Amino acid sequence: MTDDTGRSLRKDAARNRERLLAAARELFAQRGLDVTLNDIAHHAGVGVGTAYRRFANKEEVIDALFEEGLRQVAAVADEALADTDAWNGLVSYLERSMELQFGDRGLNEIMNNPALGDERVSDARTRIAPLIEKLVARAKEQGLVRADLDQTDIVFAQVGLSAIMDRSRAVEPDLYRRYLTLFLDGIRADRPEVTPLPTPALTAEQTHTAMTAGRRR
Amino acid sequence: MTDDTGRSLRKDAARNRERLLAAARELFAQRGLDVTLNDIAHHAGVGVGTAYRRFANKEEVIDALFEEGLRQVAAVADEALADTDAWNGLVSYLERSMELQFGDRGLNEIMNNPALGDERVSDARTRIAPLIEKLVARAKEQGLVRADLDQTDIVFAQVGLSAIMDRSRAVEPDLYRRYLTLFLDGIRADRPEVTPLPTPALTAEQTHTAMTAGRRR
DNA sequence: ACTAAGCGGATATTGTCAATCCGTTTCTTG
DNA sequence: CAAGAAACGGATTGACAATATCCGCTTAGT
Repeated sequence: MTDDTGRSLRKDAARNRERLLAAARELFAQRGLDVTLNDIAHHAGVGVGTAYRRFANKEEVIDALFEEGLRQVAAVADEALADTDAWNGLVSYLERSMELQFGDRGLNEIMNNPALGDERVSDARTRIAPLIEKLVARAKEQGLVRADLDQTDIVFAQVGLSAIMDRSRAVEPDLYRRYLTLFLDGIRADRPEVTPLPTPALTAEQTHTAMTAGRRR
Repeated sequence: MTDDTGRSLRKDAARNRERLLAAARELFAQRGLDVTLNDIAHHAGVGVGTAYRRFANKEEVIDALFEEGLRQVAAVADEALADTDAWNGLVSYLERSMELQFGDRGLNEIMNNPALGDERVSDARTRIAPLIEKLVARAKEQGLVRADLDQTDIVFAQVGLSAIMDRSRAVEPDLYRRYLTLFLDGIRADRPEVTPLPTPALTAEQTHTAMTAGRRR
């Protein structure tokens, strides 16, 4: 194991580096990107000083982990393109990439809340956008989605869906699937029958809870 | 003009109180709820001290203005119910309430970002939820929307759409209408033809800009 | 067994806001 | 129009949160 400068690390140092990354992965996924490097250190069972000797700052930790998430999303898009049925491909990309973002608040935030990501987001776009473009183009050629659908619509759908996901996470984690289905019914070229919704709507009380359970700030 | 305790205010004090409210209205609408009471004071052309003499804290200013926004949304819902065509009513409620939220980031945040609102949100729910319920019930009875649509779906649609609105505001303010239309096409009971989309999709570059133009933090 | 590398965590630093205080100015009314 | 009450402005204080550093102690490795 080597550090950023390439020199090899002492055994305990290497172990701690891994522990820190594991803790960061877990905390980012669970609580989002604004956990403190101190939090991460303690969760990893090491002191803050150690964290700061391994990583110059939080950014560096995020960078180290972001690549992972990005690869996962790209992989999902690739698999989706491998499906010869363009509609299934599109649906599966949306479902699975939303699942990834769902399981990982940190990834979700990097993807959606720029300011934190900027060049990271650029990365994501240049790697993933072309795949989405193909996914959409195929589906359009085959006449499966409405002709006026654009590749960028997929991105904004994800923006909207993650907002819903964030809101309902605590009450009914799967709720976003319901709205994904509605979206899909909205972009199909023709829709003789409605697609059954995978998740029941929240009750009025549950909705109220979801809207009242604040997080941020 | 009287202050909170009912005693009458000196003329300049009354004037400043109005100025402060106007400035708050404007800044909340423009920049959201986390503007500082100092910001508001300066924008109103008065000192911070003055602001704090008129209002105990920011909460109080928000309260004074929230009622306004809430009334507007309720009015829109009422008008929507007055339309005998249940579909038009539903569409018009969504369009117009989104317009209100669009024009007013502060309202948007109160409606969507609890933590700040809590009991205010409760207020909103108890006043507006029943109206939405009727709107949806009518449309279902008339067989205009899919049978599995629920009143709470309207709320979550608004959550998703405001996220999109927030993201695209700087690049193409009207973009959310595009996704509203897709949503509407998704909830119609049957949809022989697709509804033309009111706003062109963003280009890839515009999308990138929108995703990269951070605000928060 | 010696030393460079690593460790922990108290502490300094920085930034952001809310809120107060007080010397000065402006109303009001007798 | 004089005088005191009311209001004003804005520098300043205080609270807090998060980042990052420093340094005396511990440990790996030869």
